Amino acid sequence: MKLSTKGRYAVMAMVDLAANSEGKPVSLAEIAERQEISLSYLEQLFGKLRRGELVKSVRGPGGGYLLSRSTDETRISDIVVAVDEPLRATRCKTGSSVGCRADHGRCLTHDLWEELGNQIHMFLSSVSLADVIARRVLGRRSLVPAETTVEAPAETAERALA
Amino acid sequence: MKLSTKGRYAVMAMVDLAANSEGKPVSLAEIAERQEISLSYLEQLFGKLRRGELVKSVRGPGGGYLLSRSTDETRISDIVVAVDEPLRATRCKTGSSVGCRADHGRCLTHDLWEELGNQIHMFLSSVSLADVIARRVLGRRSLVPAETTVEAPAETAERALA
DNA sequence: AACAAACCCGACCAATTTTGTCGGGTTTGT
DNA sequence: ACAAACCCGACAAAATTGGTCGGGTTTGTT
Repeated sequence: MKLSTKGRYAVMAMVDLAANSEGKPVSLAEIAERQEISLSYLEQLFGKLRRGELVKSVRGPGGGYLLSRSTDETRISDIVVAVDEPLRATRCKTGSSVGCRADHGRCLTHDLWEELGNQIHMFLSSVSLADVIARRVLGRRSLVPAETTVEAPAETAERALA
Repeated sequence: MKLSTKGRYAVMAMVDLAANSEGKPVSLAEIAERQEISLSYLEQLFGKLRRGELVKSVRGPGGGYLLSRSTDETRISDIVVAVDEPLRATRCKTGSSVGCRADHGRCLTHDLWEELGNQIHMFLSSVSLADVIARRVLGRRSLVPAETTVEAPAETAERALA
């Protein structure tokens, strides 16, 4: 689960598309102007989104892009996955925790990054385009249930949000 | 909550330090060799970690670095925050949701990235150096409680982990 | 049929960020 | 005195990002 600015641009564009399409195709030129993203860059992004089957293209005059699925059914994680390359997590090249010599000291952190990736993916899967447009995103509670927070010190809690 | 490879290097180094120090200072040269990170780069990182009061330095021969707090009390988020710059979330420069014209279409996504940052921070706050060393990281459950997953489609669930 | 609006695509490139290197310090145990 | 280690600012190579450019191709309209 890589998360670069490219993924964020793609999400911005998809939110714009979702918010401004009313059954009709939306041209990239419109999105480019509203979101201040260059047309050519958008073309690259929508190429990937189309191949990821998140949008359909309509060619010719009056054409543009349409969502493949409804705003409810289009999750943010799908968008990010479609445009961002997979991500090589740490230095262990295999990606599947094999081949990264666990006891060599190195890669004690492997599990950490893997789990972080899972957490990010879970969060972004839980948010749909409809949620973003309706602003139902902020303040979702509890990434980790309290009882699993094994040894987190309460004393330093105020520093957490600094 | 920015998360670059720099942050990951810092965490690797801190895990190495925590795992190999037995009350005695650990030199950067040792860490550099074990983790295959350049000495000079480590010096930069530990400069920030020291200023963030996560480690103490001991100068002179036999010197090196010590954890300021115990492995239980040192949270991963502290490390990342110490070495990574704050992060400008999208394009809204203020960072505090003011000044990013909410209705202008742009920045509908602002809340999303902000909340994602919160989620990442919460997760990394819930993990201590001790957790990483003891490998108590993988499989922490449920980033978002099921009942708040408002409109996530069950039908596409298998794609989530692809 | 001609035209133009839009998508499509690969190659290239400039700016930025990341990940360092280098060359000098300074402090302190032996 | 010496050397082990930290300390620090300036600089530079490499990778990534965020594009540009120059061509297509498809298709509605006239």
